[in-house]
Amino acid sequence: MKQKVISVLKKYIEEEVILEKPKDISFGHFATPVAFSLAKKLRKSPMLIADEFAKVFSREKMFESVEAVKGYINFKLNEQFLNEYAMQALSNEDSFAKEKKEEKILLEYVSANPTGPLHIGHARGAVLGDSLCRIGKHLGYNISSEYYVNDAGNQIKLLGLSIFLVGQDNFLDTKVCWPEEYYRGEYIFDLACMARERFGIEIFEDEDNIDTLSDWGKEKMLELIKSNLKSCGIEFDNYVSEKELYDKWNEVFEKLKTNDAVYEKDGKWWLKSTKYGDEKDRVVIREDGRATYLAGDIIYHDDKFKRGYNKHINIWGADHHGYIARMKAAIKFLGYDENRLEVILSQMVSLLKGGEPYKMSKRAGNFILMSDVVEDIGSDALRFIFLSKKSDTHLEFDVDMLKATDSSNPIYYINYAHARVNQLFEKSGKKPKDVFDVELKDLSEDAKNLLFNSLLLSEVLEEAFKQRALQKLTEYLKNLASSVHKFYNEHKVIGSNDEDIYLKIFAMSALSIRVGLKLIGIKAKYKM
RNA sequence: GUCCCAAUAGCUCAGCUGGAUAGAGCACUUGAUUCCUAAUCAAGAGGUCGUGAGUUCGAAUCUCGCUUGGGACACCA
Repeated sequence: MKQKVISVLKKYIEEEVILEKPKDISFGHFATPVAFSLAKKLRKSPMLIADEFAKVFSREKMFESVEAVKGYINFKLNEQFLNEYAMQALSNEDSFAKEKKEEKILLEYVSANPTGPLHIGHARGAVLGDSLCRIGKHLGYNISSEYYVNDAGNQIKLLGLSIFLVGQDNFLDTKVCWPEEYYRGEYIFDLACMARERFGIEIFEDEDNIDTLSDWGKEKMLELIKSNLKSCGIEFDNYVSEKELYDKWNEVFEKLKTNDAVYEKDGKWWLKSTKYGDEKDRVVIREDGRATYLAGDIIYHDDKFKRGYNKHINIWGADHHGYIARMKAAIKFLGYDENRLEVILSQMVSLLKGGEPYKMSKRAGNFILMSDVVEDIGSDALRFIFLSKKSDTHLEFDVDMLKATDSSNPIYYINYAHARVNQLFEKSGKKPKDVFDVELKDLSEDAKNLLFNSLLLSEVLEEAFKQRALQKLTEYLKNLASSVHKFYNEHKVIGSNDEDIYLKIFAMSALSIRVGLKLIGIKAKYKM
């Protein structure tokens, strides 16, 4: 819609036209402050310019009215235009707002180490990534999701060791000497029990078995992570194993040497990341010849960039922000454009329950488990609350609010609006399809506004995706639901003269709610 | 010490590529149900947008300083 209006305005104005939504819909459907920016250039007052443009624009038949108010130019779209637009949407729900895009995007998120269950912080990134991916796909981007599995390195060894020691401690008479670092939490005990069943108690007798336990435990944890994700409807297009990528290390290391990206000092190999803005150079190969974590990530990014994407989006926890500089430096050293990597940081989450801090899981050590919260409030509520705040601010919320079955719970409120529309159709004995062809004319102002708001989904999706600001979508859904409830209260639908017209508009509202929810991974309810 | 994120209503937060009277939800007050789900709606009250300066016709929004809070500064991943 917006694009169509802008393309019409461009016929008259050379400058870039910013079209915004007026604060109050009574001003119009769209508005532009373009007269202000032109005022300097033309050396005329914004009011005069706006007046002149308003006269010119009102010749366009898509507008019902164009008015100049205090320098703004306000547009109202006419019924015919809105009707045509609604027809397109209703006749093909799945492709509403869809448009083929050229950009090919790889979205990497979660990528948590397979050494334990996911906690609530992971969940935030997971929900954000999954929803971004869904919206991107819907909008027509060629976008795929990927999970980078850190299945090499110390933490996996540590996992095996932890299982081994806990097994010794519980099942054998061995006196266990606990190291400083190992994984705590009851899930390790669970793993030890499972290992005893799988391998027999002998597994804990010989330290040589630690590697076996590492490999096995890692697989178990990856299964657990996948099931955690699945409980929120999240599945990845692709999983990439760090371990398997290490075969390519020599090749990548040679490339770094050729590009003068590394040097040897104190028996170690360093990446010259300071050259591209990092605080200091970083070790990639330790004195004993083992590669660091960074080395693994360099191979991974080399691999990713070879695959021909225009854009790489990584969602990381905010604690990784210091990592961005060195990663971008590495990418530049490998000969790629580092601007093709975009990192979204997701900030911390704190949970309350009934005003008190949410209890940590003993099972996991000192974390709030994603699975506990999903079990508590459900996937829909969790997804909604995460997406309704910007990802780069610290988020705090009370889970009890999301269990309420009234308007204080946004997801409930939105579902109720959707279910209400469905009920109207049931009561009227009609199907949405029956009213698709009804011509929308002589609409009251509020009917037209509801229709317009329902049609805005495509604009909202584009904006939310481009700005990576999904709270715009949840905000929109709340507002649309509110408009539906309001209209419902003010107008008797069934039996009225305008029954079919109202039903058609409601069908459009429900469609936007349903599609909007689907894109954040929530299935709209037809009945409460 | 350096870097990142934040500071908006009693609470949780939108708004930030400068623009119309700063918004929403919760909590609070009042009203609406012989009528499609009151699981809802309407109305009211509540703000020196942390602070000081600057840029501008115009600043919650941009720039700089300050204060406060959270986080990061590994040869761990």
